[in-house]
Amino acid sequence: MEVAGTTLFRFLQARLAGALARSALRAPDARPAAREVPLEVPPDPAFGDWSTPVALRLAGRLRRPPLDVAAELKAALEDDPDLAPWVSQITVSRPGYVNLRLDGAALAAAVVRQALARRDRYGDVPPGSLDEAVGQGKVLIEHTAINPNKAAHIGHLRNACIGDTLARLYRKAGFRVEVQNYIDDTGTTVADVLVGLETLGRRPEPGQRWDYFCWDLYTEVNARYEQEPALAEARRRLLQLVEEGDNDVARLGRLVADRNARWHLWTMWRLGIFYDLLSWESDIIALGFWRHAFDVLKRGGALQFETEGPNAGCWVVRLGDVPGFEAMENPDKILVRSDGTATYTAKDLAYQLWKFGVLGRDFYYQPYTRQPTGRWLWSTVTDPGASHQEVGERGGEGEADGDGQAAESATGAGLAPPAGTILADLVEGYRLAVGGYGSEAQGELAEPPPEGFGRADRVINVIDIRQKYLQDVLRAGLQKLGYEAQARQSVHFGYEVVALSPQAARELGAEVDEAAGAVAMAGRKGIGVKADDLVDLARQKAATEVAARHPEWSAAECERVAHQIAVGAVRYYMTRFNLQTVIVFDFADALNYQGNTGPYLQYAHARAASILRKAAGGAGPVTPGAPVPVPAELEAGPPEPPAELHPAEAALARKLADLPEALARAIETGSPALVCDYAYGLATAFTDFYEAVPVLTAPERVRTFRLGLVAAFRQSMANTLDVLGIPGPTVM
RNA sequence: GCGCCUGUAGCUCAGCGGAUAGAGCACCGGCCUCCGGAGCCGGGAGCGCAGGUUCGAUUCCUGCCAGGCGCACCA
Repeated sequence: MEVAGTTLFRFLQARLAGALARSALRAPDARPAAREVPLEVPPDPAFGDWSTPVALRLAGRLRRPPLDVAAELKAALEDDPDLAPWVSQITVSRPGYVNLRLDGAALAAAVVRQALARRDRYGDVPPGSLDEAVGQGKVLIEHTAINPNKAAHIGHLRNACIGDTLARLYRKAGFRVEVQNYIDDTGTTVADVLVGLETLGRRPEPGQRWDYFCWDLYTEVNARYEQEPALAEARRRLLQLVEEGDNDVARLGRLVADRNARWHLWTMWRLGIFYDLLSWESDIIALGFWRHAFDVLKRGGALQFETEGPNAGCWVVRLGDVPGFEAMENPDKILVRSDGTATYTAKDLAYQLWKFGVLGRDFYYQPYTRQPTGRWLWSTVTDPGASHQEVGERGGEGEADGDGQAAESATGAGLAPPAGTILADLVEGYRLAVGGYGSEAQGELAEPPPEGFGRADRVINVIDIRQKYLQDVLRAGLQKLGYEAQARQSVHFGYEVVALSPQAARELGAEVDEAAGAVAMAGRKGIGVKADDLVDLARQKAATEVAARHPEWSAAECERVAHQIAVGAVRYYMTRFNLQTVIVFDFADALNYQGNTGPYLQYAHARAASILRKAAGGAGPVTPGAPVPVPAELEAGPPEPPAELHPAEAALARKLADLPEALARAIETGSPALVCDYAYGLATAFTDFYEAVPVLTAPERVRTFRLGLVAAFRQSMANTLDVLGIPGPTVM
């Protein structure tokens, strides 16, 4: 709930700070800033709804007994006319707490009114609730960024789920958000696949997915390098051809990357994850971003040519004087090798400069494909007049001319490659992908964003913590260049990896030590859980369950709901852990639909929807996807709460009121997992309410009030799930 | 060797310097002709070790022990 332009929590903090400043307590050093006032939920509801130990902290400084300080704070709060409408009772307890009891009826009335009036905007982070200016500026988020040489696995899934929820959070706070998916399509990443295709002559089985085929091929080739030196030699030769360009091998390399990138998109689209721009590393190279950055860096004095020492002959950025680097043996980072070639870090630095719009160079852009949402996904390209007619070239199989037909061909449906070929299989996959998501795509024209791509005020790179050093170098590099503001706004959104539980590893056929706690995934060995395999398993399990519960549904209806539940299970599992926690992946945990899981949240939502349907007079069969009606008695106006609330009603209303605060805190602390926490607490509050009091059979006035709570809950739950990218089924 | 992160219930995880450290899973026992049993209620068990700061430490600091990850002219 929003009070006085901020969240309820921050409003209470501000009133507390004000009371401290006004009261007889006001010593100069006893005036905490509003955001510094400690405010917590007491362990026992008998103490009230909120409680602050601030008097305890100030007592020492004021050299007065804590209970006296608390009593004076209580008196000052009771004189606050702004607080009066919300607080019914203020008490002081034991060592020196001041407890606030909220006026449950007033709170419930306000929260229901707001939720029903604002609908899908309820819970948006109010301006003035974050330290930084809410909604000011553009945030560029890079996530997913899977090497386009094999299928996505569950580690990539964690990245995408975190990144996507982050993007949704920033949108809720009113920021302009641009999501980029970086694709490292340079020769080396696809070289192993090329060895398999060219040297070993491998081809996919009929019907086999391209990215799955590459997964196996990558494993096979890597396993054979040791025994067969000729293969390593072949790799070098193919790599050279790729780097020379303008030959069949180079074209095949591009095709391999493009096909995999498209499958990665399918994987993510299934989960409701979408992008604004694909940025290709090969374009960064081809457009000379690094050459340009090199000049900028040299002119800015950030780059040194070493004539002696271990880095002799290289261009480096010296970081010895940067905090965090001093202790290192060799803190300087090489950007240009002694043979004159640029390192990965160099390209990344150029790209980072571009993201902030300070490189002085830009890509060219072209629509790549239309996403199931109807929004176009754009791609960087190197040529202003690029015409991508060649099959397998980026930008789609047809010339993207901005109408719906281009969307069809870009996703493959407009093509008819020879049956049984690699491409035929890929195209079929795309048709299924786009048809299967159930989007309500509008015939939107492909128009680039009016302000252009990049030029961000803040850049967030979602990359696992193993890349911390590189990200630190990036920030330090910006600083060395004099881009202080950009350095501060360069955020490495790091998170721990996904490992396999010993049991999961064994199920995948890996040999596991008896004592092993977790097993790292290993792409080269093919040990890992493919993202789509997990989603498929989740979907199958849900489908069985749904079919048993709804024998009257068509296969398509069952599939639709099963898909929603699968997304709920997988995304919740991937988002609910703290960033610094290694996810020890276990099939049983990820596919559990009971307790603290996505489907539990969805179930609470479906139950609420069911009550609303019945209240609106709905009878007969219920089909998935039908909108939830608003009961007529709620349309008359905001329901009036009874004088005394049931504890379960009060608890639910409070939880509903917390939504904007939960989202604000998730942004502030950079913790998508907090959204999961909140969602689970919200769901249990509703379930408690559901168990404790009847709605439909309650006396009329109470019934209307409770229906208001149910409707407000349904809306809040849907909005919360939306931040997590989880669908809110109305039946399941 | 240096740096960063993590040690909380049998397992997987929460925990904002504050009151009786919370969930889920697993296990055991219950749930009324009642709005959906993917639910609800009840049960047991825990802060790696040792110091320190503080009125108060799972939380902050130091040391030790254990685990993970970094420390490229790889990407």
